[in-house]
Amino acid sequence: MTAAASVITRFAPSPTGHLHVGGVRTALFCWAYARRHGGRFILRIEDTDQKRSSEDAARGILEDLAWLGIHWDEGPIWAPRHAAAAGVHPHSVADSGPTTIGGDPRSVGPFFQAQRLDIYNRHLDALIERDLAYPAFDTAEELDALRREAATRKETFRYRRRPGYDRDAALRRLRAGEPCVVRFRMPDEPVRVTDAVLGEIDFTEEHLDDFVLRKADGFPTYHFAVVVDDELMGVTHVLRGQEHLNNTPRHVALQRALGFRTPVYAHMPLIFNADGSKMSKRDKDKAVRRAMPAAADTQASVMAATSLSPSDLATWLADKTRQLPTDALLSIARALDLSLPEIDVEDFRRSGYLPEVLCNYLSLLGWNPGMKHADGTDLDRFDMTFLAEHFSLDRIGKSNAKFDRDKLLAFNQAAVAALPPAEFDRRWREWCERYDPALPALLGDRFALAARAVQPRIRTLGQCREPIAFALWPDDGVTFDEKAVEKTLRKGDPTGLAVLRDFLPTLESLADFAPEAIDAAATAFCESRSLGMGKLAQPLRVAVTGSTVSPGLGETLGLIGREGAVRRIRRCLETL
RNA sequence: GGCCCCGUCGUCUAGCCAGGUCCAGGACACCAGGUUUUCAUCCUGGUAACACGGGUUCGAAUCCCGUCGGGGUCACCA
Repeated sequence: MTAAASVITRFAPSPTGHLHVGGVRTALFCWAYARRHGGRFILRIEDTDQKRSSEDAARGILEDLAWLGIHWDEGPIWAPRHAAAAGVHPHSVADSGPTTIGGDPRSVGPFFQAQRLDIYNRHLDALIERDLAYPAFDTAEELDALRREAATRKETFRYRRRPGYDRDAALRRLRAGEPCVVRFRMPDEPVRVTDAVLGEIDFTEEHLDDFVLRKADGFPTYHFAVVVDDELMGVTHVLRGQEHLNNTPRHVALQRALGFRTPVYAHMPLIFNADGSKMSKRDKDKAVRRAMPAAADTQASVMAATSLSPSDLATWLADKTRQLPTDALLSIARALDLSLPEIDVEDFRRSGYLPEVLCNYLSLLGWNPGMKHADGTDLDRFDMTFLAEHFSLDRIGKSNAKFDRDKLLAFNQAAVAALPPAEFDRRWREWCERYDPALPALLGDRFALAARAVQPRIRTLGQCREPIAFALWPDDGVTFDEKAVEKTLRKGDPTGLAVLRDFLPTLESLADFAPEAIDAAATAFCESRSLGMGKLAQPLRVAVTGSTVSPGLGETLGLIGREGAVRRIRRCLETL
């Protein structure tokens, strides 16, 4: 590990929405690479698109990263106290990490590009001065015309400064404040990009154009801001998605013009949906649109669940490019009994995935540690500490990956099951506070027992209500599954009903109604009568839950409580 | 369409750079058995891939060429 301290990476999202899984993986790798080499990891907000950027989105991204445990050394300051002020629960920040994330110890900030306009302009002026950049006054219509013209000749349009360009006149117009963009004079020579993942890639000059450095609104373009900031912030390694590969020669040429260093580039394979389509925030809208019934009255009932007006819904239904707020989407999905596809970090969090599992799974998309267990199986379950110790550029793959929800689910289930019970209890409570605040109140002091019953039976925290749903019903609200009743209560010799009647006094007189005591009593009862456990357990299940499926007998009865259990069994005996 | 990248089981991948130990290993999914009071676990076993065609070589998943296929990108978005 030579020159260890010299590594500086950054994650630079644009704040146009929640962080999505592709972004998470990029952030994760940047973070891990910096950690691995004892370097620094910067978070920078690329908010140069005034129309699409929002402070809310920026805050959401910080929140997402903090929850994932991807902590930045430099960048916007994030602290639990600030979180509380923003209406976010302080527990949402991982316990293990520092309480405050970010800051500007080297004074290379600010970390919002919109606050760095002076810096960009300074470098831009220097380029204009040397005629390496120049103002251009073309209108959108003129550019369109040029593009169309190129298209009819079956050529790719590429903007280059015309031979007769009058620089002095252009500079006069610029100083006069005439609206214009400033373009880079792309040198007429090929550019070779060296990539740590893909190797050496040559781009010939005829495909490189005089791209825009500063937009008419005075903001820098992504290309310009990224090159300036990476240099000023000392970024040594740029890890990003392969969609940026074709931008790289532009950045390299710009760096040369500005006398900047070229960082090490590592372009990562892309992540797609299981069906090969692009993972998009619109997938959620798409899913709801597809499930939306045609009938007007059903639509109306669905809409009642949201604050939408009929016209809002109509325009959204008609225009496939429109997106509904997540809240609305969620309520409609609930009304339709539909689960939305998870795309953003927030979606996975709401579904109840563990942050460390999401990180583990995502880091396996396009990378792997290349290590085996003693039994020869591949090492593929690991935590953030492991990632930080073993992540390396040379094990990043080249081919795109499809996101496999089943595998994520399997990882999550295993991780949930492996949690110490007290830890599971804590995590579930935390999740409930944010997404199901009514549940802890409903469960009251039964929460711990519910946690115990639920932990080995769920894949995500969002599924926790399911295995213990019976415990939330009123005692006279059990609906009996007819098939179960027939099979476990009416048939057999003795019948289930007879066994129940026989067992009821035992239950009523139990000194201790803890799961262990219940199970012990049930076992003793069966042994004394030479009955198989199923002869008692199944009738009991049906009597108190209505079905043959439930957690362990002791847990099930314990959750309902002695009084409730007796009441439910009596009711069963009386009505059937 | 131009340019660029990629191509091992259904999916994620190991193996490729330094050709033989690979009739290709693991994980998820799937199928079949088993354990268990139901469910969920857990255990055992199984199906399943080197895109295709040439070449180099004693020998190619591994090196070279071509074909086909997939993806990215061609903005005053990032």
